[in-house]
Amino acid sequence: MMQASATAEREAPSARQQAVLDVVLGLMVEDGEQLTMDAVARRASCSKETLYKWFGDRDGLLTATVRWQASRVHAGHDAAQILDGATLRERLQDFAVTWLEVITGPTSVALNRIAIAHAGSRKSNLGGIVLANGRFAIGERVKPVLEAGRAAGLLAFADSEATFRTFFGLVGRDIQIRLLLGETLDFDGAEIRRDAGRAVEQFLALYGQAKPDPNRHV
Amino acid sequence: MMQASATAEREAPSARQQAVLDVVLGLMVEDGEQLTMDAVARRASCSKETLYKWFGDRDGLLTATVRWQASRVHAGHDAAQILDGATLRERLQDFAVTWLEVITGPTSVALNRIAIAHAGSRKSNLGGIVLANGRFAIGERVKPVLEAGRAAGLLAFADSEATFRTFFGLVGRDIQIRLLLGETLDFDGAEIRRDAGRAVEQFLALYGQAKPDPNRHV
DNA sequence: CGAATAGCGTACCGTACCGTACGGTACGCG
DNA sequence: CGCGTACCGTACGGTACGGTACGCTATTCG
Repeated sequence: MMQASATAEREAPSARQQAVLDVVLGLMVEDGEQLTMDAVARRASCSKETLYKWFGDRDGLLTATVRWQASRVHAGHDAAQILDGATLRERLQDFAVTWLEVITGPTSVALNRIAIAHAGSRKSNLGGIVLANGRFAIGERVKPVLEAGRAAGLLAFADSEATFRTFFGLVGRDIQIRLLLGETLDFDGAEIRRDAGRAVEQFLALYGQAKPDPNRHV
Repeated sequence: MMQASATAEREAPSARQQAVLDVVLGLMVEDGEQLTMDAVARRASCSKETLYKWFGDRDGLLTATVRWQASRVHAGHDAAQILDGATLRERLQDFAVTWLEVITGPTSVALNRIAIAHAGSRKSNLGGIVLANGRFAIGERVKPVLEAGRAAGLLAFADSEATFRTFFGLVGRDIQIRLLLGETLDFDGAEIRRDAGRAVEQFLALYGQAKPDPNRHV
């Protein structure tokens, strides 16, 4: 009872606990159906009693897993420097590629499926956590770049939130919903880069002010 | 055993069966968790045995429900006439409004949640049905309009599928994923129309050739 | 009118799974 | 050495739910 649940206390999970959470992620990816406490305990070589001691209940385990995965994605939050047209395009391209790589990954698909299924009922919003660490986290990282671009006279827009949402739509299009609904689109890195490039060009066509490089492959 | 399952045979459901399917939809919207065969039978005032006779099993009932809802959405498939700029814009606006109204509706959200949760396992792809009647159905209706616009010299693009996907992204942006993950965005008709208008303007800015009416409310 | 059929209500079965209890083991510490 | 702690493995209780069986009623049809 000292250690209590890593979920409620929001402490960082221990190495052993992280191993358990990775097992949960693995089971999610394999087959979301067989994600049972017995299966987790068996695969993780730990007892169910320990699972309940650490995570409280099934929802606690799922929540901890979502947080754990989210904590991995948060990478560099590099400060906004002075932008010229080329670096702005490059930064946007990076965001688009990263985002597409994330949402097309099997872990993201499985995690979003679980969270969406859970969002139907009330208790313990996994959906909120996924949104906060996915859609909104990327938004908070992109908007400063957009604003720096505006400050440098490269972009013209009024509402950075609305502008980011357009960028989001141009990048993601129908990909996420199709994957979530079970279609098996396979993207290699090349296709993702091509897709991201198209989205960035279209975004700059809508919001760009100067055009330092008029190559259009739309 | 004469009548057999309305699902397997793909016959149109009888009026009584439609009432049952509407009950299922209602339960889905209310709370996806309590969607149990007992609850359906109780709410629909029919026996579970009848449910199993009509629909085979739980998946059959869900599949029939998805089909039933899909059959309602398929509205006018009006043939493409000659387009001028104003009617092209109007047609696109109509599609955007309709699509946004559908995906923001509680029925669509609940149905997509069920289908996505189901897509995790293999058996009985509700996801495929939802995709076919949602994303792909709207695509097959929009693409002829785009091609008619191109034939009239109003639009310029090479791949109508890719072009539609951009339109899809500009209209939907992050709305569907946020709703599926449990965020409560409430749209009134005015906001939907404004959103659709912005999407259409942006789409025409990317793909339009002539601009007969340069009012920009972006 | 009598038989058959469709369908309602309900009781029931089997199973899957969450959550708990309990015995056994390894390890640190006084 | 002996005690407490942490944990594994497993067995068990409780329950919810999918699916089936059966009795009863109403309607239809010969």
